[in-house]
Amino acid sequence: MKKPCQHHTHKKQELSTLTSRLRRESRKVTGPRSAILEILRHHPHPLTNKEIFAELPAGECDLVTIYRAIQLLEKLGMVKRFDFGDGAARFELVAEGADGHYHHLVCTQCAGVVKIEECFPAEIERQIATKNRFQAVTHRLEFFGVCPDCQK
Amino acid sequence: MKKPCQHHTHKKQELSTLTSRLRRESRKVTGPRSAILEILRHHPHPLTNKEIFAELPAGECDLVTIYRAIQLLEKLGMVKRFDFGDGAARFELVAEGADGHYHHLVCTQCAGVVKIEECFPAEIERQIATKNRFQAVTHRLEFFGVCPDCQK
DNA sequence: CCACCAATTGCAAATCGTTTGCAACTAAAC
DNA sequence: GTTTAGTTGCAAACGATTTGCAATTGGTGG
Repeated sequence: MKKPCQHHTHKKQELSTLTSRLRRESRKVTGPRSAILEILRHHPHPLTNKEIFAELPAGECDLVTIYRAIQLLEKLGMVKRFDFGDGAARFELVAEGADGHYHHLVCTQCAGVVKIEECFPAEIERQIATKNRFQAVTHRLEFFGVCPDCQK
Repeated sequence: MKKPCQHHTHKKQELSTLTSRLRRESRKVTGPRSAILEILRHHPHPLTNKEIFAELPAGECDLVTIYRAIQLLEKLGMVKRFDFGDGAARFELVAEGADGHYHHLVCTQCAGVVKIEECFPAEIERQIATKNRFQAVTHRLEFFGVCPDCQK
């Protein structure tokens, strides 16, 4: 008996919401950018730039343009970067209002990804910060394992 | 009043202990390898290959040799890889008998590193594994913040 | 509707970390 | 010593990401 959506609030943002965010920052809403946002909107998984490129209709834009667009979106906080340790950065649209803080469980065989709600206990993190007199402490946490399909 | 060593057991392994491990695997104990092991022995921090290279007496060996040596040491479980998300892998000698599982608190300003004892609660990890029917679940966890010296 | 300008794009080339091919070299065993 | 599998240096290949630059374009003001 699985709940329909056990993850975070996942309502897809309107494309217009996203583009207006761009305009507000006096950035242009161009063909490549809308296309990239559309891809991200429809993929609730972290994607590499190359994967986004592959999803794009052939010749829509250059790979470099994607790197630049993603870079911009990340700077504006519209996209969050994830690192699964395989040498390629992955990006995911940040849900409206959310801080984009959550983690993943990645299959080491097929690279499948499940979003994880659990997070490192905030209190312990606070203790770590205090004990070491560090400020603005955050963490990067990802889980790895073998998914059901890859276990046979 | 700081305890002398608040980290894990940190007794330096003898170089001979390390080299014999190599011989046991029918690998050769060469100049470059001993030199690299010496560097690692004296640096209880994760080092990039390039940093190891810089520590080495000039011309001791090629950077490529370090990559290869580290690769071997990692395969033998003598060295553990860490990823601070800055594009360069870091390596640290695994304490004898230890599984090398611990984390770091990294300063985002100066890249200073503190070893962290706390770990993600094993029980919750088990729950995550069970709930998603994943096997052999582990995690990668690092903390980031601003160290005391960089706070002014 | 048009002109204007900063923002954007494509393409080629540069960077950076890491890996690989290969011929010359050497530690360790006999 | 001789032998040989394991190593090394050097050059080149690689994959991800960035940068320079000239050509293009979205959006604003008129």
